[in-house]
Amino acid sequence: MSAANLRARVRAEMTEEIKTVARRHLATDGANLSLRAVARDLGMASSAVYRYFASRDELLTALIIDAYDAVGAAAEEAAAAASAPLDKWLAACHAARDWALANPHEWALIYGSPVPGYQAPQDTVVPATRVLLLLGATLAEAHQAGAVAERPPVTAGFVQELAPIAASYYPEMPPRLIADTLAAFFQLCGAISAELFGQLNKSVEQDRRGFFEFQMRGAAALAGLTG
Amino acid sequence: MSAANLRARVRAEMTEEIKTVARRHLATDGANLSLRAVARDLGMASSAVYRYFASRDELLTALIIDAYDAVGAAAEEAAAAASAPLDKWLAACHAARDWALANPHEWALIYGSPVPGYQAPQDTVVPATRVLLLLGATLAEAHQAGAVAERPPVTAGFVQELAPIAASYYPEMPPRLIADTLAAFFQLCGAISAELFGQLNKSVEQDRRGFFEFQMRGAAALAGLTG
DNA sequence: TGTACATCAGTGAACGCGCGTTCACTGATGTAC
DNA sequence: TGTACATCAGTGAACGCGCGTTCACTGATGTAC
Repeated sequence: MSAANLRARVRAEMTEEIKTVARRHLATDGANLSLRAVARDLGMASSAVYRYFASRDELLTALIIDAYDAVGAAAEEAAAAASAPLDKWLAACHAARDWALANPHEWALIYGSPVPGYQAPQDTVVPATRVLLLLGATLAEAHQAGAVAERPPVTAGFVQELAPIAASYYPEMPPRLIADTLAAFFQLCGAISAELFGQLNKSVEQDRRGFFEFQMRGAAALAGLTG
Repeated sequence: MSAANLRARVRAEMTEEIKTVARRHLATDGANLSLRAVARDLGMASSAVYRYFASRDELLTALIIDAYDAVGAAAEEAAAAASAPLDKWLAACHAARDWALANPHEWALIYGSPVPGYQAPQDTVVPATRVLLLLGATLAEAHQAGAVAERPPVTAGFVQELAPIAASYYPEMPPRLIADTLAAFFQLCGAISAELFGQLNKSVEQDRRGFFEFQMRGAAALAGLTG
């Protein structure tokens, strides 16, 4: 509440405002976002943006981190509101899809084609894993509760390959379930991207939500998650 | 072989050469491909390219159609060389992945985020369906041969929604299998894109081919395709 | 077979535009004595 | 409480660049009589 804090707060608000406008611009420019256009929309000189972000890439990074966090938070919240494992699973998937439909260009930014010339810094790694970890946690919980069907184990090579992930995140989980989690997550991304990137046009037009759920129930079934 | 034909042939070769160089540029510029840069690489004035393509978008369209056709042809060829249904299925999937690994930027062009401001013309629709139709045909064939497990039917809404596809492409196939085909195709795209767009970094590093096959066997299983 | 004409690939300059980033600066706000 | 100083958000001009597209043109190649 001191003067210094006020200054910091105004600064934080301005930073947010720049990001908000930049997010809007993702829609028209895609990933080759223009700093100047953002500044123009804010009614400020393009050079002023450099008080807040050292470069265009740094602004992009901020948008990417925010997007990962937003979709992650949405999925976590939805999963937390459900109780049965399969319900949690489907709630998380639907929440991710709903978020993607509401923010298609942010989805494209994080799960679409890589931005040419952009190198994601280390800070994006942790937020990027939130949805994946949530699916894994849901499956791990179901597994402990005995709600996951027994499945043939994966090969020894995979066991070794997945060992670091197992050690860091899921010490109790058999490697097979980790492989299933990864596969399910990619199924989730694939289903959402297919819908967002237009591959459903001319095939599924009416009940896309239903078709998505069909796919996510399939993903759950592959992971041994019984209804 | 007449003089007119010679001129036409030279023109066709030049057109191919422009596309080849443009494909190379996809790697650095992504979808915001620069006509001038392509012309520069060819040692010609940028205006000369307009003798061959009416606009940048038209060049992009040509690249997109070629890419769809290339991955489609690769998958078809691989499938034709196999005989058992599951072998055909896996061969097609691996061929698509191999093509994508060899041509990552073309893959991104057709299955990645849409190019901002680009509207795909009608000509791209048919080539875009080749891989999907191949998966469907493989499944249809297996179904006729009795190699597809019986599965619960889809809802009446889906039956209606998928009716046009069924009528056009798979008159003999139950709607459930059409839904499975679509889902499997999106799983294929999701798995390849995940690998190409970097989401496998730090999780599966060694045996990506094996992990891909694990996923595609899953997709086949979901579609009722028995080994 | 020779000549007049048509076709058309390619040139180079220009138009009008936008971009990221830097830099010296102004002026308001906050801080220390 | 008043004053000198430091901080820092924001300005506006500039640098050096690249872009898609158009246009009047040159000159080689092919065609028709």
